[in-house]
Formats: sequence, structure tokens, C-alpha cells
Amino acid sequence: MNDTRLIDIAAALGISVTTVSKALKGYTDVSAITRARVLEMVTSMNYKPNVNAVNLRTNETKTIGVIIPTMVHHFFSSVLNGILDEAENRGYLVIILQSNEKYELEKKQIALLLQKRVDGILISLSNETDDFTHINEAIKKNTPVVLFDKIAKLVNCSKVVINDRKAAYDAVTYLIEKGYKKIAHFRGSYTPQNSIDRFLGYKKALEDHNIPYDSSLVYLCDHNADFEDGYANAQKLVNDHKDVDAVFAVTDLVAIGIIKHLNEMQIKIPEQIAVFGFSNWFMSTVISPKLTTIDQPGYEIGQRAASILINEIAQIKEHLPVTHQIIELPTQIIERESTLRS
Amino acid sequence: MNDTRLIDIAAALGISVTTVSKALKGYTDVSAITRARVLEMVTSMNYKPNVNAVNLRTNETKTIGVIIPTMVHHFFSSVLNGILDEAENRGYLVIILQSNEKYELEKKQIALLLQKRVDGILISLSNETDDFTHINEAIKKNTPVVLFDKIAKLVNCSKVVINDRKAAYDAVTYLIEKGYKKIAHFRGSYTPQNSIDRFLGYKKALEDHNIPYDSSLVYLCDHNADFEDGYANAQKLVNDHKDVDAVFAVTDLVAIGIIKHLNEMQIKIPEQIAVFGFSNWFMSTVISPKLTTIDQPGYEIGQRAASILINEIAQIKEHLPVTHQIIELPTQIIERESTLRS
DNA sequence: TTTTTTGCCGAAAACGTTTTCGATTTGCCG
DNA sequence: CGGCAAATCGAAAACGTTTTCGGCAAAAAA
Repeated sequence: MNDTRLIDIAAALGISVTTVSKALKGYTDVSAITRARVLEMVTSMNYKPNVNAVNLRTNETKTIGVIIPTMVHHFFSSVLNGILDEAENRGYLVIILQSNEKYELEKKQIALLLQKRVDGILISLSNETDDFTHINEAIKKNTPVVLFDKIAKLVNCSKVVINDRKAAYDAVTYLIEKGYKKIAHFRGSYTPQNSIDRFLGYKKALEDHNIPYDSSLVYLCDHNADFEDGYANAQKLVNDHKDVDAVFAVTDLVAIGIIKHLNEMQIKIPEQIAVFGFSNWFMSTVISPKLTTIDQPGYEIGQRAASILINEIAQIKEHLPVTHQIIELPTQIIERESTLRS
Repeated sequence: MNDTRLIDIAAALGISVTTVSKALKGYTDVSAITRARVLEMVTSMNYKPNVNAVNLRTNETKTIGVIIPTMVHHFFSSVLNGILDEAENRGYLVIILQSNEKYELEKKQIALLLQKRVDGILISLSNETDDFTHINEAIKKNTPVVLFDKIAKLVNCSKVVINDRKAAYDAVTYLIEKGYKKIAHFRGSYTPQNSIDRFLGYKKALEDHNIPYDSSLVYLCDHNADFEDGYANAQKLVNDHKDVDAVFAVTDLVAIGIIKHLNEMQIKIPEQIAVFGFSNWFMSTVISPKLTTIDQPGYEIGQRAASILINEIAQIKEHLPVTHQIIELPTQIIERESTLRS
């Protein structure tokens, strides 16, 4: 346990702890020469400040908390990646918690983070969450919160999102312009804003191009919007509607489920039915045919969210007024084989 | 900022901080009645201890650090999941860092964790790492370390692994017993123990079944052992060896790359060439044909590793001798279509 | 009654920093 | 040479706990 303390290097130098501390923190009332001596002794004795003492004294932890619905998901992994990088660059550590899409757990975890006195919180809401008092509680306690991806519009804080509605609109418009006539939609469950917006974008695009909206063409994938959902519903789709020529899926995973079933039924993609995904999960280049999809910049979302949060932390510390910002990151269509008729 | 402190509830009750603290920590020298009053006041005033003060006083942080090569990987996501669950159950928070497979970064991050005074460290080594002084440094400082997955046998600490060699041996033996004669191996790079062991298991299984080892049947996938590796090498394989009837891949991702190429070449799986993966990544059920593979219990690895670490932390705190343990978690063959000849 | 035990409580030190405020010295100018 | 400003330092309080140690009362033993 070679933990050298301020008092140790003070003793070694024959000066006071006060001066040592001040030398390190850039106070002006310490001479250049003693500062140099302190700095040298600090490295030679390998001094590392005791964060617990610092935290107690300064009442901050240089730590931010992150709550995500799930970790085992490529999109959230990317977001986390962005958060971790930005946090490290700015000298912050990151505590990660998973809500497993449960509201109660999410609530508990906010409380845990507040108790641990993290300097700020990044959170993507669980699908269950429809009450936001726990978030507001954190904000009221002067702990800044930044919502990302799955947000709540009502909460008064900064947010980093993509425009799901526009992205979906663009996707469906793309399909229409490619000549597809009867476009089905495999939507996610009813609560998360994401799947609502994507559905609305789908609907709007149809209407704007004079294609009547037909609710029987919308299939609900509420079992996590995963592979099985797409697979099972694809079965129904080909039974119900012989003349569908394209599907816009709420998720790459759903899209891959669709592709798998169509492949098994020997239905040609995109000749008979085109498939459009959402997320640009790297797996979408692995399957056959390669999936056309919407690129969602996960890494950048994480990075921006962390950056904004850390800025707000600094502002609060300086007692400056914080202005919340809503960042909308651009998405783009990644055109691949699954919609590309020759 | 409603942060009530011990002194506040002491004042509210007209007693001393000492007694309040003792009531909360289960000391015997506080009467049942005052203890009850304290407990009541604690909940009514919503008291939460200031962790920084507690940490400073007790010299522990109730936090463990985790370093993994990468987060965007299903296996590590699962491991993290296990770690997070176990940690939360035992009242610990988790700080996660990524080494991005870089030795230098890994070294820096160990230092960072030590500086933050985490109570223990979980780490899966980067591929580059071949020097272990940074790990030993942590151990010397009385911060317990548990290695998992990508370990170093030389480091004197607890480890949680699967038996890669045996798993590979079983896989290849399975192929041989199914009647496959000429079995290629797509191996990972030369440094990580994992891919070495899987290669050795492959070789041993051949020898034990009187099949001569042929080094030209071993293809190196050293570009992250990912999808592209499998795809590219599969191309070489079918050129070089017309008579190969099975491939054992170091990773599901590599296996999927192989499958993709074979599908494109209209080579029937498993009739002409069987494919065997490693990891039981959930994607292996999504592709066609579904991939036979080795199930690697990621979640359990994380859980066990965290559990062992937290036990050791407790032992060190009580000044008990710690006995390091090496846990080998069982793997099993998941038989699916890619090796199942009808 | 006196002595001893038991039960209950509080004063105070300690953990390692940061920061305020006052003290001391030095140089400078008149 | 006196006085003032600037430069440099240190004592001490504070952050909120935990824990040791001793004190004091009431109950039990003598």
C-alpha cells in the first residue's frame, strides 16, 4: 500500500500540505520554484489523490451514470462505446446499469445513481416507462439528465435523438419511388415513441403519395421486435396478402426474420417482395440478400449525449444558467440488395 | 438539495450522531427503543448516507472495475450482463472500460481504476497483451483481480474460463464421428490463448482418431476473426481443396462468413461441406442453414467471475487468506442443420 | 449500605483533501 | 528609514462518516 498522501510529500519537502495542494491546483500564491519542487516530488513519489477525499470535499464524483434497456444489442453497444470514449476524454468514469425494459428497475437505478452521487445521468427509457417523476426527481436534485434514443418529450432536459418519423418517411418514400405499390409495415409495440414515430412516418409517406393507408397491412411485432416476430408475421403476411411487394420493418432484426421466411418459401427478394430494415446493424450485410436499411449513428448519439451532459455538469458547477438542447442526428438510407431490382 | 445527514436526524431526535450511526450499523449498545426512533426518522427524512464520506472513512468504494477488449460483441455483452446482475445483487457498482484490444490502453485503464480505488478488477485481456506487470501491480496493491475468458495462466489470481481446447476437441470429434473425413480449421490469430487452444483441440482430435494433421487445411483469420475473414478464406478453401467435407471455425462469425460464401457458390451445406462454429451466438439460428456450434455460457462466466471477485474483496477486508480458484465452465455442442446430414 | 455489573449514550479523533483567511517576509517607493 | 504593497506561505476549518473510548446511570450483587 504505497499510497502517498499530500502530507507525505509536504513532509518530504519541509512545507505544508496547504502549499502542496495549492501548487497542484494552480493557485497563484505559490512561487514558481516551490511549485516545481512539488511537481517533481509528486511524480517521484507517485502521488495519486485520494478520490474519496476529493469527492467529499468538492462534492462531485467525476462519474456519470448510464441506464439503458439492454446491453446485448448492437445499437446500445455502439452508443455505450461513444459514451465511454467521450467520458474518458473528459476525465469521467461511467457507471452502467440495465433496466431490462422494466420501469420499476429503472426507477430503482436512478435512486441508486443519485445515492452514489454521480455528477450526471444518461438514460434511454425502458419500454414500460410512462411516468417520469423519477427523472424529474434527479433534475430537481441538480443532477443533470440527458435523454437519448428512447426519450420522453415531456421531460425538461437535453435530448439526443434521431428523427424516427422522418427516417421512416424517407424509407417508405424511397420504396414508393422505386415503384413498389403495396407496402406493408411490421411495426414495434405501441408504447415506445420510436415505433410510434416510425409507424407515423410510414403512414404519412403513403398519404403524401396518394396511396391509401390500409391497416391490415400493418403487423405488430411486440415480442421485443426481434427475429421471431419478423419470421412469424412474415408467414401471416404471405397468407393474407398475395400482392404485397415490399415490407418496411421497424428493425433490422425483424427484417432479417422476414428475409429468412421468404427465403425458405422461395419467395424472391426483392423481385417478389422487397424488404427494408432499420438501424444498419452490421448483420444486415451478412445475410442474403444484403439488407437495405436506415443508418442510425449509435456511436455519435452516445458521444454527443455524453458531451452535452458533461457540459451541463460544468455549467451547474459554475452556477451558470443551463440551456437544454435537443439534438437530432441525421440518418441515411443504406441501399443494398433487398430493395434493388435490376 | 434535500440531503439529510446524520447530524440532521440526530438533531431531530435530540441525540448524538454517534448513536444514530450506531443504530444504523447494528451496534449492540443502543437501546431497542432509540434504534426504532432512528430507523423511523431515517425513512421519514429520507436519509441516504454520503458515499464519499463513507468511502473515505472505510477506505472502500463498493465499486468494481471491468476491462474488456470490446463491448460490441455478443459474447462480451452477455458477460457484462452477468457481471452487472451479480454486482447489483451484492451491492456493488461497476465501472466498465474498453481496451479496444490495445495493450497500452489496457495498462492505462488499470492505472485509472486503481487511482479511483475500485475494490476489485475483472479483466479479459486484450489480444496484444503479453506482459502482465500491470496486472501484478494491482494484485500487489491488494486490489484483487479476476481474469476471465482471455486469461494469462502465469498471473497468480482467480480465473473463470471455458476449456477451449476440450470444446474444440469435442467439436472435431463430433464431426469425425458423423463421418466427415477431411476437416479444415479456420483459426484465430496466434497470440490469444483462446485460438491457440481451439487449434490444439482440433489437432489433437484428428490425431486421436488417426487422421493425419495437414497444416494446409488450417486457415488464419487474424483480421478480428470476423465475418470477412470467414468469407475470404472460404473462397481460398474451395479453390485449394476440392475434397474438404467439413470446416471447424474459431468463431460463429467466421462460420457465418463461410456459410455465406458457400451459399453463394451453391455449395450445399452440409451435404458437400459441413460447418461448425463456436460461441452459440444467437445469430447462428438466424442464418440458413442454422449453425451447429459450441455453447459458451457468457452470462454465467460474468456472474461467476464477479461473485469470486466480491468474495475475495470480503476476504481481504477481513484479513483472511484468499485462495485463488480456477473455474472451468462447461460447454456443450449445439447441433443444428449445418452439420446434420439427413 | 457499598460495590460491581450491565446497559446506554456521547465526545472526539480520524480518513485526505480543499479553501479561507490571516501571517510573514520581501521589495519598493517616497 | 518608515510605510505600503506584493509575494509567499501555513493554520485551521470543513466535508460526513465510523469507531474507540470513557462516562454515567440504573440494576444487580455483595
